Amino acid sequence: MNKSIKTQIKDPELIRQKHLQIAKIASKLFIKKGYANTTMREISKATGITIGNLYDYITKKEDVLYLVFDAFYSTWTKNLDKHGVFTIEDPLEQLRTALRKMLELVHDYRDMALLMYRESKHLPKNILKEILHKETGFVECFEMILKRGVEKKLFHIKDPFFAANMIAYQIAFEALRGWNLRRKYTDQEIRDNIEEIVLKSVL
Amino acid sequence: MNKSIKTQIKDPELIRQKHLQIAKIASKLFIKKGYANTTMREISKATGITIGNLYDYITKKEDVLYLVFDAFYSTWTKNLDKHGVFTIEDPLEQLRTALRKMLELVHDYRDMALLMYRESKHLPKNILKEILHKETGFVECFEMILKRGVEKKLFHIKDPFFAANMIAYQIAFEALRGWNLRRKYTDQEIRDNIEEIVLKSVL
Amino acid sequence: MNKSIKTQIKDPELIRQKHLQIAKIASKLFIKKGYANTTMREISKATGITIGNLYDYITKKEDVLYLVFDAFYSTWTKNLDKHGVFTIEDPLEQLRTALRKMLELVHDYRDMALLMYRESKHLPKNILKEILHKETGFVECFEMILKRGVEKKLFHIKDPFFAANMIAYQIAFEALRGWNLRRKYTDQEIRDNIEEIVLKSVL
Amino acid sequence: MNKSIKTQIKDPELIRQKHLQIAKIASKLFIKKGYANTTMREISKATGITIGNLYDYITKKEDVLYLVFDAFYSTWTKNLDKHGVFTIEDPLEQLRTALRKMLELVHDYRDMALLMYRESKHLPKNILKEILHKETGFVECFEMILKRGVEKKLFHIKDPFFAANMIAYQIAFEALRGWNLRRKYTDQEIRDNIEEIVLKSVL
DNA sequence: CATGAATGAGCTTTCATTCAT
DNA sequence: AATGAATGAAAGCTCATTCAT
Repeated sequence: MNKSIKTQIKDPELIRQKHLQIAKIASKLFIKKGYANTTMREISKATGITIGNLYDYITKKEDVLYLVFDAFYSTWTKNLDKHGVFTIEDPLEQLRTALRKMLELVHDYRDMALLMYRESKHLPKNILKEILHKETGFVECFEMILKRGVEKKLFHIKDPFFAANMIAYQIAFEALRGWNLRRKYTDQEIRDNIEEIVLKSVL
Repeated sequence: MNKSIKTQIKDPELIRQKHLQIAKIASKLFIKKGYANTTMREISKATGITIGNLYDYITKKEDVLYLVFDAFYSTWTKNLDKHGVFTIEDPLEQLRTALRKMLELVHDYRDMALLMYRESKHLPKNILKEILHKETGFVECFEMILKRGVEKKLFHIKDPFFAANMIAYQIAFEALRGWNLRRKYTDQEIRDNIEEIVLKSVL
Repeated sequence: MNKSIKTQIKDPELIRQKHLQIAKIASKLFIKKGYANTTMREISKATGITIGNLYDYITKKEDVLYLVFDAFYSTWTKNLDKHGVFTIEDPLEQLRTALRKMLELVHDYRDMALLMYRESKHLPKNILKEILHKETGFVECFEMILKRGVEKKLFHIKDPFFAANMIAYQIAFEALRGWNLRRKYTDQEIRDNIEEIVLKSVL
Repeated sequence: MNKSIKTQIKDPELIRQKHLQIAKIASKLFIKKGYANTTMREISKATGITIGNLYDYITKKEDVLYLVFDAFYSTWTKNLDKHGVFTIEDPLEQLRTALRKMLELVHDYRDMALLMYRESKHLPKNILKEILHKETGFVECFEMILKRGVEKKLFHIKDPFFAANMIAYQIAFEALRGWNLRRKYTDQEIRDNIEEIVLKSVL
């Protein structure tokens, strides 16, 4: 259950379930048509939840966008945790593994990543901050890996924080600029290239 | 005068002037409120052009977005040409100069750059292609510089085309992710850092 | 309920009722001001249905015109059926009865008849065909009567189909040209005259 | 020059010429798209008269409709006069000739005839009366022929005025109801049929 | 007389949101 | 909790008409 959203419903489990259902379906609609061009009626029809009932689980349309973003981050985070990135000793190997995993994730969720870049302005400031804060987690993860590599004199970078931010950004390359690459490269080639460029920039 | 847009007005100079005026003002509104949340009435009021007259210069709302994008590219291109990047002999020096100039430009127009990332989906496919094509020009510019550097054995990169795309992307870093950096770094520091990372990745 | 019109409303009975309500009120407005000069706001105000709710029962303004025409034909047809024209044995008596009944109906609904002549061009082609098809029914009815009369050597006409069309047209005389007669004749005189002329033309 | 319309222009010959030009072109547009859906801009473009100048020759859009109707009546009247209907001695022959001529005219101008039925409501009452008055002339013409035929005991009709009105109406049959006949009959057959029916009804 | 840019009221239509049942 | 009819502000856009040049 998401406490940021006021509901008319009491049963927390029901809220959790419906929120997830709404998020899943709405994200598809938003990706396809954009946030502004998706109507509440469409979300109602696609979820099978009547419009009035829909508004028992949310307060405003932007709540749906928040639900979508939130659900995405949960999936994303869960996916990352599944892999034992944090147990790898060698920083280079650790970075390489983290990179590969993230690139795969970005590839799988490239539409969602693009959606977040495009539609995040529709969220109110405080909610947006909450979302961005979650994102900071990934950057910190890379920052830690980089710092360890610097300490062990494996990586040669001046500013691990800045570099981590840049790496997080580069990882999203495919999602944001893939349209200019996909006619020349396979998806795997794109990811290999990014991996190589990033690794080179830290060694 | 922009020939992509059908007009009720006959005087080409008047069209050119009003199109520019509309683009300048509308871009501010779009940056502030987003394309979908800016109304034609607001554009009318802000430009001082009555709503009916406004529609003498455009056909649909999306034409305004196109005008904004188009005007931005003109400014951008004009700014680039002013500097003799193409006459520099040494590839490294050339790349460094091009980078610096571009980073400054992105900084000056970071809101516009962000706008283009966010709102380009509102343009019809054929217009979007026209815009993206213009963008390809910058990438090619970097590709050429890289190729010369590779030939002279100054740069060590496997794929100049891919690298050029990545560099163009990295240049936009500040516009898209600056919010996470600006509380720790000055604008100049951000640009210096990017410059350093990019240069390192080609040497 | 009219299945030709797409609706946001689910309750068929409600649709039927509101469609009828809209048709009744809108026909008055259309007769008074014409289709093009009647606004949806006026229809909304006159029916007491808020504009948004109005659009839950229709899709476009032309749907209202269709509703008007459709409701008119239902009334018209119902009125015709009520009278046992089809059970009369003698063709002359049958024709006379049919004529009188139709002339009375045209008189009662002369404004609507005129409206249909004037505004049918606002309907899309396929809907117009549907309307015209219904009209063909009346002509066929007269054609059958004439054919029986010809077989029994009571009527002397060369072409029953053509004659039936002409009779159907003559019946509408009062609606379309009554303005030139009503200052000289009573309504009853007009109808008697038409009846006489038509009967004479078949004998 | 038409004195019913106020103009900014002094030269009467110029007014006459432009009015004719406007009427000719506008009638085509009105026939094609209807009065309400034809814009002043379209009339301006089609005539080659700039919009401002157009309004020097008329005051309101409905003036154009009046010009169209007026020009049509002039043509119509002129066409009728050309034929020596009034010099024929035998009433039956006279009626037959008049009928044939009128049916041909209606055929040639069936679109205009339909236009007048459909769009005359857009004229203000007093102008409409003026138009209708002109029409009365034709009816009177038939009334006279009928009266002479009745006097000579050639025609057997009770009410020449009413009959004349009905005949005038029947003549317009093709224009108003031709769509239901033209797939079965040639234009000539339609006219022959009408002629026969009308003649039969007076003998 | 001619030009065409400018005006702005008013049109149809959409859609987030509410609320009686 | 669920239903879906109802609300009405507001959007994009049109077009008859005016008026400065």
